Amino acid sequence: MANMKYSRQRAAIKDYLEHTLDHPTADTVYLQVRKEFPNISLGTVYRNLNLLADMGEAIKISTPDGGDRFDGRVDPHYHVVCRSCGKVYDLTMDEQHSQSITEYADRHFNGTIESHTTLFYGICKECEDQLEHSLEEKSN
Amino acid sequence: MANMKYSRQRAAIKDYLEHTLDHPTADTVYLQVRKEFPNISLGTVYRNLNLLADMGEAIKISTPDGGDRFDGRVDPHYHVVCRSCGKVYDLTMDEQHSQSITEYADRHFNGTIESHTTLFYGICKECEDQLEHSLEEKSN
DNA sequence: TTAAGTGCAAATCATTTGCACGGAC
DNA sequence: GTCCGTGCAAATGATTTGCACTTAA
Repeated sequence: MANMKYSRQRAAIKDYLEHTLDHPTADTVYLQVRKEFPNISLGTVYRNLNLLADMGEAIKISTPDGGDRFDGRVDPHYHVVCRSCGKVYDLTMDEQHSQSITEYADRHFNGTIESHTTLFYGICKECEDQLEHSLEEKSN
Repeated sequence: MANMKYSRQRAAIKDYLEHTLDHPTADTVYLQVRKEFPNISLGTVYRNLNLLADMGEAIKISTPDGGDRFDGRVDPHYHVVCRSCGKVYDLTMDEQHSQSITEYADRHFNGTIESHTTLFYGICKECEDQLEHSLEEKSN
């Protein structure tokens, strides 16, 4: 990894990740970056997403449903998956809170805890509002 | 789901999950249950693992590396993945702690948080010990 | 020049599914 | 007898990989 070369493709992928609030799948990244590099291949996208994740310049998010997602935001934060629409949202948790969770786990685990990821499940505001509307309609 | 029939295969799968501390992949479950049901198919194992998860009688664990894993322990608890050997361990967190995390998230999310899963990363005791030994050897 | 990166297509891996048959109720 | 569950094999979807060609350094 010491001898890594610059590549426009990787730069474009990183740039896209950094400027979107979505948490795109590899395929979405592919479709987007293809606007700038019409010949880029899905394989290259995967290779670079994994490279970025390994270098700590992106985060790979695994959910039980569907493929992995990627996030260009690398400061410690959590994610919320909307059970209704499937969108993934960022959720910032203050350092103190987050740190105390890792420490708690470390005290209770026979070994060493280094980090953690938390995935929250719920319903986003948009979906709540929609649900409300459909209930109103039914009561008419 | 109301009209669900008993099946020996599903019972055997559930029983296996309940009696192992490992967090087996579908394939591991398949290989084990096959000792009792030599003709069981991998498809059946997947179907039943998903059924059990949907009924809340098992938990599906997604990690960024490798396929999903299953856990017959369904009371609220967390998991630790060993960065060295890849094993998945249980980690009990008291109700209070766990509850307060969901509440914190709910206060900071534009919508409703219902639950969460946390995956810890670290090094298990076994791997720490091995690492120590190999360091000792090098210093000789 | 030369090693790393790319595009393409084929391969791999995990998981799901269609269908004919068997078993629970 | 009716439907749900099973076994099998084929299909699907996500991701990785081998290889000849490009390109950054």
